[in-house]
Amino acid sequence: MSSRSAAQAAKPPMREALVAAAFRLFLERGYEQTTVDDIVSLAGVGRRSFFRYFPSKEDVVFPDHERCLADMTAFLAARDREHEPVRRVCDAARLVLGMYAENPSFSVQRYRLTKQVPGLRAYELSVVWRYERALAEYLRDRFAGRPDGTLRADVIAAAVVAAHNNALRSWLRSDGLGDPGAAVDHALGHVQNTFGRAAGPGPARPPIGPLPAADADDVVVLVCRRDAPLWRVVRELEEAVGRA
Amino acid sequence: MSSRSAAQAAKPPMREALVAAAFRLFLERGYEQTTVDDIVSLAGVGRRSFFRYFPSKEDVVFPDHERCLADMTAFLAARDREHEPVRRVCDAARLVLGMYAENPSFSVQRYRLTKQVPGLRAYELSVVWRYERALAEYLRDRFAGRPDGTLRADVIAAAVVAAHNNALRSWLRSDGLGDPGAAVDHALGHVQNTFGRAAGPGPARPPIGPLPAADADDVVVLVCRRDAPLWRVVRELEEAVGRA
DNA sequence: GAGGCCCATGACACTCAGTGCAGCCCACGT
DNA sequence: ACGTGGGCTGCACTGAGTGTCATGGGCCTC
Repeated sequence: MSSRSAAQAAKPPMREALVAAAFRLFLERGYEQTTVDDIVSLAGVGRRSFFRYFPSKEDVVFPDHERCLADMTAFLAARDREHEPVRRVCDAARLVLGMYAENPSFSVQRYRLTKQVPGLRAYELSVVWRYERALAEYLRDRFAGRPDGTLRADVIAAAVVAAHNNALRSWLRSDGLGDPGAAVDHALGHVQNTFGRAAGPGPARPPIGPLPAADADDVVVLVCRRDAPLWRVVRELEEAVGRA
Repeated sequence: MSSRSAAQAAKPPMREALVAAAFRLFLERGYEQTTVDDIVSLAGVGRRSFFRYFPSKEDVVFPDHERCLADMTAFLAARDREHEPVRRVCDAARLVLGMYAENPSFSVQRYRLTKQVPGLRAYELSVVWRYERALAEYLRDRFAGRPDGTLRADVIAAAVVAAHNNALRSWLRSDGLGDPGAAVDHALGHVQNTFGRAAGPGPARPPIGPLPAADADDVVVLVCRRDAPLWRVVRELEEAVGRA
């Protein structure tokens, strides 16, 4: 870390100044009504310097995603064979949440911007896509050799990202109040229950839980403990068979 | 259909001419090396007309996605309560495959373009995102009221899209030879097995697939159709009880 | 301390995507 | 024949993004 921080430490204040100026104007008049010239004249720097720090106007809205993506890549590259792959990509996704949670008000402002500016939404998609690819590549490695390994990797990566974003967005919609961690844990737990520790192509199963409705020609096997209350058994059967 | 085709029938040949000219140049010199002026001068039309038919230069690469998205929305809006939701979104995804399969060589050429031009990749992501949103909105409706309904909807939509794209891309990488249908069916079958027909928060179960092993003192209830083949019933029992 | 070097910045000019506007032409109906 | 409306064109303009060169200040070396 020290070498990296030494290499790119001493963050140029100009970068922060540009971000600050940009967001002031974006919130005042909107993203598309603000030109790069407006930003640089408010920040008191030359127009060329803007594009030195941000390859495009959109990039100024996501100033920290590049770093976060690098962090995630590093996290996944440090191969910790101890944990289960699905668990590990869920942990990687939590890194992104951490970045958002570091700066709740900034994240909420950015969320409102991206929600209503199509160009920014498209840009955000490409960022999210890179996270998803990082997770999928990791899983592809871990699943190498298994049947349908890359398919499983892609699907799980997409599910993790979708679950993460679902929780993140609902937190952002609530103006960043409270702790987003619990909601994300819940959402990712869902994914882990669905995909976790499954070695073969078969999905996981609830401990006893409610069974799905059955088609007329299904074979349904209901397994429960001998001391299960009878009403429970009946309800399970109703659930499974009744509502076809 | 007749009203729609009457409304926008008589496809202007200019649109096709622009697409053809654009792709000729894109394949010759590359996307970024081709300006809109190049395209319109090759097509022999005015520059302004290009932007009448395509809101942006990227749009000419995906000339039929708008129609396909409308088809998918219509397909999902025609509420067919007969089929299971997951099954239905999988069928909706197959509509997209159908569009790609209509024109294999065109699809392959486009795939090669989008693979290497970041701007086109970003555009494609925003298109795919709209498909995914359509699926997710449909599932949110169907899951309304259930616990974690929107979470499940988002995750399943993402999984369906990821599986579809996984199969589609491998078909495109093989130069569009053979039938992509089987691979997509296989990939979507995976998703259906994972998520299909699960009502509660618990993970899914295969349509018939392997049930968990039962403890010695479990009660096992077996429900099957009168005409279910015996070997099938026996196998289910073995699966459920045998491997404790 | 003087000269020289490196690098960050700034100023300018240029390309190209995308838009608004005004005119034009052709096909159609009266 | 004459107006009219819609599709097409050319033109001018904005704004993002890039290449290039000059400047100027900090730092190292002699």
